[in-house]
Amino acid sequence: MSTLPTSIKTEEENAKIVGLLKEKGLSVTLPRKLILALLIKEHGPFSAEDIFKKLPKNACDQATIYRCLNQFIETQLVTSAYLEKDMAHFEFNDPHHHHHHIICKICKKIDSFHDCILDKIESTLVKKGYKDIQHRLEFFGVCGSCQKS
Amino acid sequence: MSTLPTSIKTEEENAKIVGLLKEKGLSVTLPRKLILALLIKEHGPFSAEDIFKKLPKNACDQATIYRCLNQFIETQLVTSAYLEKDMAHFEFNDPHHHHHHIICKICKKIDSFHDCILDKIESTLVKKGYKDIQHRLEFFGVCGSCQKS
DNA sequence: GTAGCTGCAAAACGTTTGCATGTGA
DNA sequence: TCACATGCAAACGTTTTGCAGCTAC
Repeated sequence: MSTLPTSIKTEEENAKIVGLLKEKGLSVTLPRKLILALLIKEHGPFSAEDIFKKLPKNACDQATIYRCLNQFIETQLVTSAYLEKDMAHFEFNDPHHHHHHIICKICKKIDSFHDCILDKIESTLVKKGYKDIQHRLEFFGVCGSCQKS
Repeated sequence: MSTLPTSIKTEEENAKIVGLLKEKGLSVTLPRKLILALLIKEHGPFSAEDIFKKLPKNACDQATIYRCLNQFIETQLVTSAYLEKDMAHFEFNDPHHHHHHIICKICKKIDSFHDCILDKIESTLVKKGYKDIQHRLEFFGVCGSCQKS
């Protein structure tokens, strides 16, 4: 259908994105659809600038990207992490693919892994009285190829 | 001894701090001693601004604080974390008191806990070829008192 | 003596905000 | 229609940097 932006290819994909936005009570606008579609399809982590560059030219303003991302974080559609100093990275929060990152201290290449044995700690925190608990776990190291150089 | 700054009270403490700096190959200057002494004694996590305010008036410049902290991070004397958006928090890296944080999403109160069951994950990463591995683990939740209000 | 640290001021950076306009429901 | 989202530009707060002078070793 011609009203679909080029980066949303199928009606099925479009319906999924619209559904996610409505589910969270967010109104459906083109910038939101484009940003969410990108995060679902390419699955970062991406900085706000990465997202801006990956979207079609003039698709939307940087300020809009930040505003949308903040809403997506509030509604838990996306997660953020500080992998490099002073710059957030964003990722679609897919509950079926919970994972964590390891970033090479030298080349900054980001890898991910799915081990997650933090349930024990979470239950300790529940006993302490905390509710609505989330965590962020990042590893830093020097990758194999950087050790050679 | 009169050459000691007021916030470093004993020769013993002074010797410890000088020892840590020399061990890491950093030259011993007054700003570095004051910052490190503060981080050891008060044990944060503190933002750069917190540190600036806690030091004696005109003890050192903000730029110097950032420069020192970055060197302390490189030499692993301190660790940093992004607990609130866009602002780093710093802490003395005491290997005998490895711990993690939980911050309340509402009042921002920071609590800490000592469970650390991440050795399994680290060994997975070692098998993948990574060296010099560190991790950062933070929890976010709503604390007991914020649930009431 | 010299490498490297400091203070100061200015800049850089990612991010947020105010306001007028435009769009979704 | 009307609340809300957007683009633009300007501001914000944290962090970094250039440079001249100073300090540790």
